[in-house]
Amino acid sequence: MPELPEVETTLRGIQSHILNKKIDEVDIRQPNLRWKVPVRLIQKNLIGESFSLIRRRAKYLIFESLTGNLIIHLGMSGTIHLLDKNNSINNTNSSFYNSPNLPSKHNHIEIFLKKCRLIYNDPRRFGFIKIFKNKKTLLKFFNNIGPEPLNKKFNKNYIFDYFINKKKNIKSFLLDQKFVSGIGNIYASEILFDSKISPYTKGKDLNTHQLTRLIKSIRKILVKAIKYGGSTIRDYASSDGTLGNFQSNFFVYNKEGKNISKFAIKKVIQYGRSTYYCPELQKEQKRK
DNA sequence: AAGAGGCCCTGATAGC
DNA sequence: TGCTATCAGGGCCTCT
Repeated sequence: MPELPEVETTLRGIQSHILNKKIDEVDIRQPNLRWKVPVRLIQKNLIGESFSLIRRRAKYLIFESLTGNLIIHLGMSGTIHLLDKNNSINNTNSSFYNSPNLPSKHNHIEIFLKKCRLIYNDPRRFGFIKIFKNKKTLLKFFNNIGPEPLNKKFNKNYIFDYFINKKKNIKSFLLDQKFVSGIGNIYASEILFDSKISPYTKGKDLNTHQLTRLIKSIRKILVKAIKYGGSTIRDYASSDGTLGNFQSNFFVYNKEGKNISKFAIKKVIQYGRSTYYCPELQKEQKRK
């Protein structure tokens, strides 16, 4: 679920409230996430400390402290919420939060900070949490993950080189976190529609004009989605419980059968994931 | 090495 | 109403 824009929205919602606040307690109710949560290691390294930097890389949130760097991946259904200490539902002008519709059943991890409480909720438990004791191991982890799509390193030369000797189609590459990080299944469809590229076109068959359009569309769609606070499909809400509303800007995702200037949107399955596209406006390109 | 498919898990929804 | 089947935004692992 949460792709780059949703993770970025979450980051912006929480960072000022928890930065440099003392961590009083870390309560791990459900350690069986995608991988077993290292309960004692996290508690040992974080309790009594504070987060000096909170940032995003790919679809991960990174919480840095002197004694350990926590990373959180939200998987398919993970969300982060911030409550004030008394759980009170407030507060229109402050940014403490509540999510009245959130079933606490899936509140797997709670971090108690001075004056507030950070909650990790994840019904499907596809998300995960890891801790790296030093910067070096943290960097090593992210070295295996591809460039940020909004970074200059993600450019035409990089893409061109990456596609050499590879046969996959472009939809698959957009989901491949080693190629580019942060794009997921929703924005992949939207990006390909915006760039007028068929999801079936092989990466190496894209010409230079298409690559230029692709990069431009990636930036345009992601920046716009961040501006709208991400997307809500079923239950995604940012950390303040408000719902992102980029989905009202979807052109193709979840719009099977709808028309765009008389052309129908089609849903197909690629690599076991749904792709939405408009065959007439996104013609497949084959290089001889 | 690259690529395709299976799998982890719960909840919402559709169809009978 | 209540069963069952299908599907969902991710990414690791295994097999070829």
